[in-house]
Amino acid sequence: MTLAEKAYVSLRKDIVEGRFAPESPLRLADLSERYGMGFSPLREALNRLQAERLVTAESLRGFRVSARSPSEFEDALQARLLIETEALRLSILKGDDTWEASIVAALYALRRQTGRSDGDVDELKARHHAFHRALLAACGSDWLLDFFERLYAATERYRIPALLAAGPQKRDIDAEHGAIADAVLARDAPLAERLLRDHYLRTAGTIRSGMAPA
Amino acid sequence: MTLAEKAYVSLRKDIVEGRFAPESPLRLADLSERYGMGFSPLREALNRLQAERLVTAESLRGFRVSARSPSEFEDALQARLLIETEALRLSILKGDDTWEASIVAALYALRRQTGRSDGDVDELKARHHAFHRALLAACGSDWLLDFFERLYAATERYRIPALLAAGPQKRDIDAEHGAIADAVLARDAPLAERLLRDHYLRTAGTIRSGMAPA
DNA sequence: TCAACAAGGATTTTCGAAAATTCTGGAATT
DNA sequence: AATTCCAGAATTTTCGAAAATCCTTGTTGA
Repeated sequence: MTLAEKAYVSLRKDIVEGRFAPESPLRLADLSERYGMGFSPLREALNRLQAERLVTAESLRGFRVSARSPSEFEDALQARLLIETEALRLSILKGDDTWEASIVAALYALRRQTGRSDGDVDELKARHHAFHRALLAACGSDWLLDFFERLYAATERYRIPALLAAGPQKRDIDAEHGAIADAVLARDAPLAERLLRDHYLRTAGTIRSGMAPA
Repeated sequence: MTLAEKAYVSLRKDIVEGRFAPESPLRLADLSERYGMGFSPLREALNRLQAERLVTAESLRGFRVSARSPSEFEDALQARLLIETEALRLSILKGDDTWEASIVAALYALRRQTGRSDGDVDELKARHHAFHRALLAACGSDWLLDFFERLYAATERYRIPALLAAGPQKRDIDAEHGAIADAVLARDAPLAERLLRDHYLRTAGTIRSGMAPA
């Protein structure tokens, strides 16, 4: 892996997980020290992230972490619902039993992690992401999967700080995931779409209550 | 405008318009000579284009123009229909009369250009793009507009060579655009969506017949 | 007091060369 | 004849410094 790729992965993770405040400038000298590399690989990573809308750039004024706002969150949420319900519908239509097996596996792995008290949050997030990706993986559209990844990263920036602010959950998230998986495995597309939509809308509610009002 | 931005604009245009063959390597020495700049701004542009899926990159093996294939075209087409019908629906729901005026203006400008025999193809393409963007501009979703731009560029790569191969058009494209604009201005969302969809499916038919079979 | 300006420092952007890796073609070996 | 190996060339990747631009701060002049 080249340094530019490492820079991309690290920066993306640090931005999505909120280790840089939104709108804070990303100065090359600072990043160079933080990640231990020169300007060139960092600039390449920042350009990629700019195309993904995680950072913004202004000519001769460098890069910033892109802003967060309630309206941008609502936008990303609506786009996600559009993309994911369609991708899920297509997956249910086209997926084979290997795909079904991968959902069962992803759900199992996710539940093992939520049930654990030692709480490796990184691992939990990775498995949560993997489960949702597995649902859509058979949709057959690279574009939809690409958009899914973009929007997942964009909304993850809101989810993490909001969950910390919102305190203990009343939801049984394992049960929600299980219900979605059941509907998918039963090839009941309308039900699966409705459950997925509700799942996201419920999360969105939690996020809204953890965010400053618009 | 910085050199990196110029490089991005030029490279994107040259790729979309097919001046580089798909899958051909984009060697830095060649690009440096072609565009008259050093490696740094070119690499930054290539990284942005990689995030947009117009070029592919492989570690230590540089960049290539991304491949074209019938299946990728069908994928992009379906994604476009999903994104654009939804964005159009939202635009009709939310647009004000300034938005209506911008559609009238864009349609007028487009027709002036199609009626011209001196045929500045670049200008025609720009106005065609501007018209389709104007239709969606009031949707209120930055994400949908972003996806629209991506998919427009992706499908434009197929449209241009196919039109040259397909020979003279039997369609009255001005009339199709006019009908879409009329439905939009009448705020008839279902009709506008149907007309837009038909418009793209007809273009897709032309493109398919100009492409080698899958 | 205030606006315009300028000098100096900070920062981004770009270049040219060095380092690292891949590719190519031919010699050596089986 | 086919395969492996290696040296040299080609190419990508990275660095460090130079160039260009922006920002700050203090000064001047009205």
